[in-house]
Amino acid sequence: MGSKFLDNRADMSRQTTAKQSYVPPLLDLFRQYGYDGVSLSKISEATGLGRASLYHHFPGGKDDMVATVLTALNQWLQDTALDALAAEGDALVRLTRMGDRIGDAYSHGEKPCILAALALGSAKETFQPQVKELLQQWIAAIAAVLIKDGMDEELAWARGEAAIIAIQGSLILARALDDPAIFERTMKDLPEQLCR
Amino acid sequence: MGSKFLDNRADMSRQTTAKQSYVPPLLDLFRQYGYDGVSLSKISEATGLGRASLYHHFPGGKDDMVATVLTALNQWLQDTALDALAAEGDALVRLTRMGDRIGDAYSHGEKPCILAALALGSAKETFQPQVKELLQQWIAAIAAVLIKDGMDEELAWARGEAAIIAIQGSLILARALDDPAIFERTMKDLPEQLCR
DNA sequence: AATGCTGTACCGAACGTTCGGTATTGACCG
DNA sequence: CGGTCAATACCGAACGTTCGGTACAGCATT
Repeated sequence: MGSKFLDNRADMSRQTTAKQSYVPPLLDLFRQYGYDGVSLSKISEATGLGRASLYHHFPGGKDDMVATVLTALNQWLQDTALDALAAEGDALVRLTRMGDRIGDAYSHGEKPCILAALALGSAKETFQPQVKELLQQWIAAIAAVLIKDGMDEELAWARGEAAIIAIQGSLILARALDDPAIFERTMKDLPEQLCR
Repeated sequence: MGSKFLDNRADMSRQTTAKQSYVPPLLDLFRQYGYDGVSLSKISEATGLGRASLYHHFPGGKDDMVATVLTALNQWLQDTALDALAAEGDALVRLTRMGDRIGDAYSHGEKPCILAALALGSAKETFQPQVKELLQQWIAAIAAVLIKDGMDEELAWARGEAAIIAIQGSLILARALDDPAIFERTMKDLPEQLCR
């Protein structure tokens, strides 16, 4: 009884690290095919796990997998994207640094955003809370940088939204036209557009 | 034999009008659920036709339905959205008029874009050519208005792309945050942003 | 011996699609 | 005008496949 917390912590850490190793292929699947387009067969093939093993690691099925991916994505946002905004340098430098990491995450315009993918189909209502909070944190972090740089608060929030709009929109257009340069160009110009 | 052409014309017009009447519910389904998220049962329910009857009007199955929707959408783009750019008035007036019609088509930010929905999942490769051409025509029409207004050609094209990026991006963000005002605000400011 | 993990086999349900057949229509002809 | 006939519109039932999910037995590690 007294060791229950320790045991749980040990189990959890082992389980979570195991789970974490399946996040990259899961993320790739859900962002490219959307929730409804991903079948357990595809997941089994991508992860190398049989159906039974999938339900061992993710007892909640597909929903459990998506939730795990979103949790990991939230972690990545804090540790990598928003972390780039916290370090030293003026606003332009910080935003550029974030832009570089964002560009990597989207394979420079070749891979869609899972947040957009999950806004479609039967997944919309299920995962909207997590998606919403993630985007709001993102916007707030960008706005904070601009406000610290002396920008009017209201304008800074609008610019934060504009940043996400530019990222999401250019991602869609780049993929629809099969021209990743559209995304790259948008990302390159983004910091200046925001600080202007 | 001599009357064959007349008969065909009569048949064709009847068939196409029948097909056309099913376009609105089909468009609504595919834009909200994406290609993989739409099942024939949903289509049957939305159109009021039995599963088997669907194959009478769309022998090619789901792909046939999407292709029909895209053809109708192309028609709408020419007759309604781009037509708003051709009438009289300066660039700002023309773009505002187009923005109004676009806003209506997306239910003022409540409904997603089928072009973005079809860029995901198994539909991506199948329909990319039609989606690509549609978007290119759209961009070209916007750029043409700006060029006619005296804008540098290269800049005008970039602004045309920026317009689509703003529309698509704000649509995604508005739906993800469940706040259609984001889309409305973006659309209201768009004409000025483009002409600036 | 017990636990974590996996492969195999399997389930009912839903999938997209096809087939056979029945109303309904509309053009043609007596 | 009434009757004939082929084309069209539609549907119920079933096809084989795949879906998400489960039960269970065996393997490995401890």
